[in-house]
Amino acid sequence: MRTDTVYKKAFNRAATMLRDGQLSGELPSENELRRRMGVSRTTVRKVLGELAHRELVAERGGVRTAGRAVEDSDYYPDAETTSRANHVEQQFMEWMLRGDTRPGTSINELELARQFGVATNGIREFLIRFSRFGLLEKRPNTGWLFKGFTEDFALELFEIRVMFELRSAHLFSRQPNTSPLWDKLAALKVAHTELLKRIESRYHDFSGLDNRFHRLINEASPNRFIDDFYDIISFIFHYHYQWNKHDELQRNQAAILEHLAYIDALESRDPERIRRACQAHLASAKATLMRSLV
Amino acid sequence: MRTDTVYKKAFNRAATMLRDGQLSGELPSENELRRRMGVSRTTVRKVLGELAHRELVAERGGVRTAGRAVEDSDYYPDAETTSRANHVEQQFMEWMLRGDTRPGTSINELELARQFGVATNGIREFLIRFSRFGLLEKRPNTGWLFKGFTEDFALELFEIRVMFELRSAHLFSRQPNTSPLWDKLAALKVAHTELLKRIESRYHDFSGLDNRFHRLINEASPNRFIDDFYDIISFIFHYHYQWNKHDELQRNQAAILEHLAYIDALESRDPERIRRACQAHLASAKATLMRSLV
DNA sequence: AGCATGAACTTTATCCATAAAAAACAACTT
DNA sequence: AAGTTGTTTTTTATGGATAAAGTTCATGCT
Repeated sequence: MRTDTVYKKAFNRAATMLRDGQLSGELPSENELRRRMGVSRTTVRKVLGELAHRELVAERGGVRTAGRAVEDSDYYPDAETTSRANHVEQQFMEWMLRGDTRPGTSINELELARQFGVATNGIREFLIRFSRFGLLEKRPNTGWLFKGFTEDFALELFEIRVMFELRSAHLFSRQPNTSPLWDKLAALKVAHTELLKRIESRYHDFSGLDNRFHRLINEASPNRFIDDFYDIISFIFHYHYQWNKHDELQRNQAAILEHLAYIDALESRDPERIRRACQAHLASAKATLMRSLV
Repeated sequence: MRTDTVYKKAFNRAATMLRDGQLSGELPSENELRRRMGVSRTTVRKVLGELAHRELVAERGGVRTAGRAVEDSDYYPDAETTSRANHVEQQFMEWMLRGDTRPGTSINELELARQFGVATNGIREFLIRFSRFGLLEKRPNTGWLFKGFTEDFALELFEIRVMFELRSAHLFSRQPNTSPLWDKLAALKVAHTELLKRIESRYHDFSGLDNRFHRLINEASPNRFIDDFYDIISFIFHYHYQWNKHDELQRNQAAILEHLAYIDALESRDPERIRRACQAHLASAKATLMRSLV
């Protein structure tokens, strides 16, 4: 049966909105809520129904207002708000990055399905999706070959990353001075400086900033294949560093400094300086990753 | 139910081997046949069973020999030898490239499933696989957005292709003179010249040659992401030109000449000359594609 | 006419079942 | 011992069913 995670997540969101007083007085129309929560009206109605049932909202003559106070126990547990597909993704990544699965191992849909507690279909869909990351290969009628998160993989990944980023950085710097992206870059620079000041406690926030920065650079000259490739990078890094927290503070601090130098270089419009700053940053990111692979 | 296309294709192959006298005298062992045909022994046995049943092979005391002559009617029809997944691929590509599907249309799994006569599962798997080609986008819980085989797509595709190919060609030329790839290149050069002589009748053979050539260039410095990208190119071109035969002879003839110039440039090891030959060839491939998109 | 709710219909996410194909095991033969 | 063939077990490819979520239609209210 399909999970009702969309509903549960929406319900939790609505509960938070109620608690934070974002829905004071008469509640907005179903359509308005739908827009705010990004789900269908059908789901909104289901949420409203349950909220009314639990007296979190009061319905009097077709008018809805906030009801009793929201309690912690009103929320659905987080585990019930992620779809099966998401569960599979997380479990697989953990299996791959944590476990000691050797490169060259073959992957068995049925076995993973049993291990993760889902139907084989879900496993297969995930593997198909994931195979574009270059870590898997499908052998028809037979199964999947796990190629491993190896040094080779990292080298090949970074070779492309450098090519793409040099290209994008160059094109970024050639934009007219009137481009709004320059302002966005300036804003990001500020964000970096701010984070640097508080790095001791907030070093966790760097990964979001990193993402924004690299995506901004690509924005000046969009190319779907480059964007897709950056998806691979984000994905891999997200999971890899999620389970590999070693030296996180130092790593991130160093990266912020590199970003700042990189931003300055971009602002200088000097091609050679840009090239150097970009390469320096990527070389260090690569070294960090390689070190953690040993 | 799973299709028995693997068996039927294997059967047809075996029939051809029998007809062509590749299996004269006592037939090879099941294991040997398995190796030659690239299927499991289970399938080999099924094929042998049917061959015996139809008296195409004779079994006397555990020894198998060729039986009566193979007739055309012994073959399974081609349509029965392609898996559902393959059917879906072909039908979808036809739907996309032939039909007048506008960019921005949304794709409906159920509708395609009905139209192609398969279960939704198969459609979905295909779409997931295909989405890495940059022509589709999945919107969860909602459906798929068809982005269209547009001019933008072609421009972005070629931007990457040029980057990758310049990189690979450069690295190819830096190989030591002792590398066996130089011999392969020389062999390909001969094949090109041969084909050029017979171009009037054999122009169809170019696409195989084209593939071999570009893959050879990448072989000197393997990178899975570049290989994967080349898969996209092959796939797209394969289907696009399958239904777009306009000027095929001229196109291919011109491309052969470009390849020959390109090969000569590589053999010269002169970086600048290589760059020019490579760019010239890709520019012309791009122009051809763009022209056909109008 | 334009927006709100209610109800009906369609599509997606997910599980389950099963024939075909592969793989593993077993028993023989040379 | 290595290679055969026969048999059993496991896994993949594919169809089908259904609750959840999305979309469209219908009705009513300003």
